[in-house]
Amino acid sequence: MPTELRPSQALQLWHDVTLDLVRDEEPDLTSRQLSVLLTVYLEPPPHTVRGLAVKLGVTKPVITRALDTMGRLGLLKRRRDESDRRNVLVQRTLEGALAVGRLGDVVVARHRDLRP
Amino acid sequence: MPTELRPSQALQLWHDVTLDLVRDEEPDLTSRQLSVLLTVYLEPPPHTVRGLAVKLGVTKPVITRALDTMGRLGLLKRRRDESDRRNVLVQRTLEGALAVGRLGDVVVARHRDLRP
DNA sequence: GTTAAATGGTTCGGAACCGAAACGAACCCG
DNA sequence: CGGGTTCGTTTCGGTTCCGAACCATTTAAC
Repeated sequence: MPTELRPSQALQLWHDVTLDLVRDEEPDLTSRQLSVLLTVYLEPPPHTVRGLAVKLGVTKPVITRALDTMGRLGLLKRRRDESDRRNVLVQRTLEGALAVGRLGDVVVARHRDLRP
Repeated sequence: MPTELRPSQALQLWHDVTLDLVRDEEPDLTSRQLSVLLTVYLEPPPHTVRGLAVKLGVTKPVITRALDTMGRLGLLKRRRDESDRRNVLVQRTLEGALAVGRLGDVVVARHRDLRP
C-alpha cells in the first residue's frame, strides 16, 4: 500500500492530472462520463443503464446520453441482454481499455513526480 | 515522497474520487473549470485570464466563462489590476479555499483506503 | 390472457458551453 | 496627440447537456 499522501500532495496530483487531461484533449469527457467509463472498466460486469444511474446518483437519461457519446467515440458499446431483453449490457472495447490505460499511466507518472 | 502507485491503484483512486465528486454534487464543475480552480489555488499569484488560457491551452472566452460560473458560485473572484487596468487578477475566496480543501481531503481518504 | 412492473430510450424547453470573430478599454511609443 | 497593441469581454451560430415527463418493449404476476 502506498504511504500516506498529504493534502497538499493530493491536490497537486489532482491539479497536474486534470491539467494534462485538459491539455492533451483526448476528446474531453464530463466528470459523469468519466465516472461511467471507469466504473465499467474497473468494476465487474454486468453493467446496466439503471445500475449505473443508481451507482452515480444521476437520472437515466444521463447514462443513456453518456453511452451514446462514448459509444460514438468507441470507448464502450451496448449489447442487448438476450436472457432479459429489457436490459442493455454495457461492454468494454479495446479502444476504451487503451484510453483507460493511458489515464492510469498519467496518474502514475504525476504521482511519481510529486514533490516530497 | 509517497511510494510508487501501481496503474491499477491509480485508476481505482481516480474512479473513487470522481465518483465521490459526481455523487456529492458540489455543483458539478467541468474539467476545465476544475483545472482553473486548482491552478488559482495551488500556483502562486498573480493569475490573469490570458495566463490561465495559455496554461490550460484553451481560448480566452473559456476562462472568462469559467470565472463567471465559479464567481457566481463564490469559488473565486475578479479584481482589476490597478497598476495596469487592462488586467484582471483572479483572487481566491474563503469559500473556494474550503472547497479545494474538501477535494484534498477526499483524495487523501480515497488514497488511504486503496487496496494494497 | 390481462394487468402491472421494470427497463431503456426519446422528447421537451431551458441552460451551459464551445471557438471564432468583433469589440471597447487601457496602455505604449514614437 | 494618434496609430498599433494588449487585454478581457461580448456576440454569434451551433452543439451538448440537463431533469422531468412520456413512450415502447419486455417480463412478471395473478
